Amino acid sequence: MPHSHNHADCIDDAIARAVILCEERGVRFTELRKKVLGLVWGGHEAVKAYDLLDKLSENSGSAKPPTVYRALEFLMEQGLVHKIESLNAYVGCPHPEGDHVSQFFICESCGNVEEVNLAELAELIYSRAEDSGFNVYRQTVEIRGQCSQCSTKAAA
Amino acid sequence: MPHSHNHADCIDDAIARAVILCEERGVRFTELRKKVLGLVWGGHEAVKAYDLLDKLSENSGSAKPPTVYRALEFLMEQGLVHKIESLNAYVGCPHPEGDHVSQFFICESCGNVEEVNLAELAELIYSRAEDSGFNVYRQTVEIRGQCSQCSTKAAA
DNA sequence: AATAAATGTGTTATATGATAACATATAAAA
DNA sequence: TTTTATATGTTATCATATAACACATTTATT
Repeated sequence: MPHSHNHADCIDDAIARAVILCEERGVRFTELRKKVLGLVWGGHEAVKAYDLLDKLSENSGSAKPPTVYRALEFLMEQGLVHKIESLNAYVGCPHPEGDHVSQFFICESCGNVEEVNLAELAELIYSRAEDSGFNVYRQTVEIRGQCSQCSTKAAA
Repeated sequence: MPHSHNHADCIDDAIARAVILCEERGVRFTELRKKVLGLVWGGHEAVKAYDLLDKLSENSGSAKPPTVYRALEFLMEQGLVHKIESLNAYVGCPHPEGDHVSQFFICESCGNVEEVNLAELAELIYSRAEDSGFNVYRQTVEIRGQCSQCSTKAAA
């Protein structure tokens, strides 16, 4: 959703859901983790760890790498954040409840990252893997290109 | 193919094809590039840039990072090598002739990387992208798990 | 063949991404 | 309230990758 929208709502929503989810799971959603999740949700683009670090430092003195990496590790374990491998960057998960296999559409013009969950695609991978006896632990599917908004803009 | 095979043949074959291909394309397959391609083909595992660097240095004094990164850049441009994003590592392409969309099965036990070309999967991605007006430039599909050989071994 | 232009390689320095190891603080359990 | 576990701070370092400039080699032009 690169569309115009009140993004503050996205952040608030993501945090609110994370609070509930962590409580349900009995894991600690500390202030630091909350802050980092908020920063990851600063937009719908993937965010670099060191950019998070800079933003953290703006408020609270000078944060060091492990601070942000540990927070990201936690957030990823909880499925609240995904890593985009081809960008070395991190993006908030819009539906962190429960396991799911995701794919990412990454616009190289606006940087927007859209997470989708194409069960059909995941299943195709599983079935092809099974054909050759390969046991799938996880899939990384990252699709680079230009989103429709940017294509439209470029054409105009 | 993690099977037992005469791997020297794999290397020789990869180099021979690269020679032809580069000649056809009028690009220069220099000694350095040839050596790096050979090293990437040292096995069917993905190889780290700095490991290539170490191996290069064994022979020819001490090579520096740009040496290997530039060679890799060339090899990737020519489709002779692919980067595995989720490993920050590089693997030889078994069929560098012409464009193709690849997927990679990566065994976390033996490190083997198998490149496959599932047209069906690529098409599914294209068609889903098209549905939302997303223009695909390229796909990164990396499947992590355990290959059949390693599963069998583990069960024994 | 001699020169110019383009391309490739060597080298230094530095940017960027991530983790190990140990100290300290805070929260949860006993 | 002591113990134990978990989280954070801090220093140092490792791992991955590129920028910038010098030099060498190859290819094209005269």
